[in-house]
Amino acid sequence: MGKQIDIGRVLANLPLFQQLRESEIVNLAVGTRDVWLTKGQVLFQKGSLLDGFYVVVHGQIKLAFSSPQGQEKVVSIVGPGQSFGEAVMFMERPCPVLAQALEDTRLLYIAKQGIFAAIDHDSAFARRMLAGLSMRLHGLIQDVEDYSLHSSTQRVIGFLLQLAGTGGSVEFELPASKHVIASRLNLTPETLSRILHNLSESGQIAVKGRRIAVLDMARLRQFDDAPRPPCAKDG
Amino acid sequence: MGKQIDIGRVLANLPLFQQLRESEIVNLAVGTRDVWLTKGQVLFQKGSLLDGFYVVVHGQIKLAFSSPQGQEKVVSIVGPGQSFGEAVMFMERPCPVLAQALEDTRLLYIAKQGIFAAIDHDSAFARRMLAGLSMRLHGLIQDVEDYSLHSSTQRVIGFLLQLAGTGGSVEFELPASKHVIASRLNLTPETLSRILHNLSESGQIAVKGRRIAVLDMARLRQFDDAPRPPCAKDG
DNA sequence: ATCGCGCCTTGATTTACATCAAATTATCGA
DNA sequence: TCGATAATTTGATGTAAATCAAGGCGCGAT
Repeated sequence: MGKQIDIGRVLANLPLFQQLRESEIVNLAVGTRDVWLTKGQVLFQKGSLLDGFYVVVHGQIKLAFSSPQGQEKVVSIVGPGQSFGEAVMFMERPCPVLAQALEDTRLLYIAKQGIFAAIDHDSAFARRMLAGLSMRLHGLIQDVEDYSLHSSTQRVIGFLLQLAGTGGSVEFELPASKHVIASRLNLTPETLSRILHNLSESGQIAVKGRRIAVLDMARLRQFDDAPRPPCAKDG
Repeated sequence: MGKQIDIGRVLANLPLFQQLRESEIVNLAVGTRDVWLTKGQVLFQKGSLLDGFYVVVHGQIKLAFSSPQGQEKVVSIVGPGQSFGEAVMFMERPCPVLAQALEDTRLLYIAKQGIFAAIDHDSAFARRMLAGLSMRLHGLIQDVEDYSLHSSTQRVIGFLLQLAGTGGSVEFELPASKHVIASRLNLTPETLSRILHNLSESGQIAVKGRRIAVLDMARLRQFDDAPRPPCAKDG
């Protein structure tokens, strides 16, 4: 199946690696393993140590907290071209989350050694790595802001707008089951269902299963579920 | 006042820079500025671009979201020896938070250029920078876990244990006003007050103004505010 | 001292969201 | 196509924490 050749090609196409020299890519490829998971399979548990990081080729991985009582909270849904585990690799500490395949998934596991070599030989690569981690950090800060400052409806709207934005189109498919999406947004499935229902009723969106159409991006962006306080009182 | 000399010395003592060569330190010092803030002064607003990052020499800075409606949520309280702004610097995007002095504070502002030079010349430094950002990321993940999986009492306990732990002692002082602490923990001041009262009543801690004594670390760690479900019912 | 003013506490009430409990609707293998 | 199982919706009820509204108290200035 020519997997070896594939690995080099896939690596070279990742944004992070695009500017590396051929020799560097070969170096990385040596320490890279191909990983296939079936839907539901656990890649690693909370507490694992990682000697490298992962890139999704196709499929989908969820990263989630899992408490002993069985409650679970999805932190991130990782799709094709995206990576995860870098921070744990650099920190050399136990991983705080669980990684599990949401569907049949192919990953590349890239060993630390090749990455460190690339950092040593190419400081521009080091900078890209730093910028990458910084973006990740920014995303988490955004999440913290959402959780602590926005209502559940506002979080859902933000999420929908993000999906609509990246696709360019105003119609798109939810990237996972509503149960998973709800957890990602810190909601129960029941609450998510009710919110989508409300938005639908008030003519903001149209929902059909996992397919969602945003009818008016601008209006949705302004939508505010809180009762508007009067600007000034007479009297 | 010999500030120039001071700067090099302070830089050289930061964990991040400890292993840099003398020449590198000099290089950093050239692009470093001494910043003095009075209590309440705003260092930068949300949306700012940073061409470097900050290290606290003495005093305290709070990083917080600020919504137009004036609500504010403290993300982080940064003390002596700690740094902030690296991620924004590497990302080259607007800063998502506001930075404001909680007390009279002295900072060093370290220009991007010197950092980039250090990264170019010393890949071990680049790695330390990567590890540093990774730790920061880990901390945020921890916060997200706390906000979404733990009750307000559990968040307070976690915070107290962290303070008690770092100090070695079981008695310590809150690092800021209760108002700020409450915001950091995603609570209202009222709720924080009630929780401290409860913990105090149930003999877990003693509170006197900002001074708190943890009476039994182990017991506090196990303390759980949720009513314990019976393991089995007699039938 | 004692006045004034933030900081903190305390109590009463509200509310957004979770939880519990069915009913309904997809999905998929045989 | 059918039946089973999981996903989603819908309704009724519960609750943790916020909000609203007064007090008390510590502390620095006079």
